[in-house]
Amino acid sequence: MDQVEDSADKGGAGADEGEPTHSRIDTGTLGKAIAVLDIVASADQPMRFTDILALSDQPRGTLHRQLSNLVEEGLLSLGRDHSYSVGIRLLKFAARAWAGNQFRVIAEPHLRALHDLTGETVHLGVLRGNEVIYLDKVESRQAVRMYSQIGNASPVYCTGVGKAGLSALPDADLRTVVATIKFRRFTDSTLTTPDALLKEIEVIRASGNAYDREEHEPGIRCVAAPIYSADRSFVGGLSVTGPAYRISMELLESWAVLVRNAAGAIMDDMGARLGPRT
Amino acid sequence: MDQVEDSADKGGAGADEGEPTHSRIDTGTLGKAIAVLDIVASADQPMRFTDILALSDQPRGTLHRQLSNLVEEGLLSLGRDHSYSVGIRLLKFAARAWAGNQFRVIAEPHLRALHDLTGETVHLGVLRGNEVIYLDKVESRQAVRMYSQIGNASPVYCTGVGKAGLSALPDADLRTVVATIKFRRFTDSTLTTPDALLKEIEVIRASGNAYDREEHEPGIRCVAAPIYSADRSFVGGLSVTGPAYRISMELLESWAVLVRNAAGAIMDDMGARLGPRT
DNA sequence: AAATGTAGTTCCATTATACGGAATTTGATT
DNA sequence: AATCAAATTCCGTATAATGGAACTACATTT
Repeated sequence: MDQVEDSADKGGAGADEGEPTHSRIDTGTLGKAIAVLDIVASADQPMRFTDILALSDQPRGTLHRQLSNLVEEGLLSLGRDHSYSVGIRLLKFAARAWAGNQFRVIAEPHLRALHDLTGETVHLGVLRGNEVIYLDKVESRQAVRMYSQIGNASPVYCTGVGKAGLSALPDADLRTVVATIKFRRFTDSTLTTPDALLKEIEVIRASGNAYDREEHEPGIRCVAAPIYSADRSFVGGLSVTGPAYRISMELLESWAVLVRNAAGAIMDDMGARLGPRT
Repeated sequence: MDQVEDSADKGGAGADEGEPTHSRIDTGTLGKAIAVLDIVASADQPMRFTDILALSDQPRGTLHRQLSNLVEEGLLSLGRDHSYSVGIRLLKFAARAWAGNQFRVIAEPHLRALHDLTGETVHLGVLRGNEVIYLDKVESRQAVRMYSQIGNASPVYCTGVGKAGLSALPDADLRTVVATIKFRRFTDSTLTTPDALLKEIEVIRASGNAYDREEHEPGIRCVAAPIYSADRSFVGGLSVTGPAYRISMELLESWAVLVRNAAGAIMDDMGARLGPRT
């Protein structure tokens, strides 16, 4: 009952995942099956066989068997209109992943404390390739639905948690990850080039805080700070987010130290609970 | 963008899953890998290699490779103390599964309406083997944490939604599922024999409502009603749950018709949105 | 209603991949 | 430092995945 997440890299097949850090080991049949699962999961509508065939590089017969196996296992669901979507068995697995995640458990009280201090929404996330996956969220008005953010994968280059995480990576890994990013402009402020991003990472490294200046969603800004293990095999971050009309950049900047402190406290607790060194 | 879940059966390896309905197709390498994943997910603590080896029927070398592949894919996470736990990549998949689940989307407004009428917590779940997996939850006081129930797998035989779902199964499937149940006594009221359960199913079929009379958790009772597709390839249910000290059985019974109506309305919407017949 | 085209599914000889017993390394324990 | 147990790697063999082609079912058109 002590471990956080290790680096765990994986390149999505059709989509836009990254392969950071190490060399990439062949996962054979399983890898191909999960790549197919990822294609379906990355689409925002149920896909028909031919759609998947176009994104996959598998021949018809092979793909069909892979899909059938995934359906049989409950990882995919096949509708009567022959459309595939992600299966509910994954909910069961995810519920366990969430409840058992030590990083999340350790961080939780600190997220609450930070929320109490600022009154705004607090997010916790980890880096996975060139995406950040949100592990937890604390907010007052429970307007937004449950899975709204938890489990959601967002780009690293235009989120506070993402950029904070990147700033904690060793240069080699950072470059590897950045190379896999397919930049897309979400708002006027979105950084859209590797250079602009790397330049900003330098600033974040110096200050210890990352900002999202309405780069992902218009009207939404946040301050974030990185959280990482000593050997950087695990990298994540936390952030305080709010609407631009209520949260000025000045106010946000006044919270920066609180966010850094919370991140520090979480890392201290991790060190204490997970034993010293790698 | 129209399909619900198909029956999707799968027998867990070490644990206690069932294999209902159809014959069971071989899923080869993928199936073995997911069985290993299921072992880890079914434990409530991170497991070490030897622990998994004992529950798996794979030889050492094979199991080790399967675990390595799962870790490489991000489906498992390997701690520095050599313990395996479920990986956060599954959160991403689950978030998609949840957001894209048409059954849940269709049911949601009806859950809210039922909550408004009763003031108590409303649950939505689907049958998977001999377990019910909760897909959604509506409650007023947001005291309980997000994943607290969603994605959670509970036994069919001692939950309202579970028994309601069973009552909608064709007899053959019902017997198959019941045969896989490993009865465990949670409270004084828990049904602990196939006969007692089957007898209760008859009552539920006649009345259209299932009750949980503190059978799973002491002090918690609920009324439920089944939801199913015309061909019973999909079976689930919804329920209103409350604490025994506040919710008398009489009050619960007065809600029975509301729950049935909500279930009926959801089935109507499903029929309308998913097209007629199988 | 029959015909045409497209999407989905099955088949099976070939080949690549998973298998698994045994040897090796790692690391904890006294 | 020595001992033991747990985790990991190795590699010849057996099995399961592969993928092109043939087939079936469904939808759309005349």
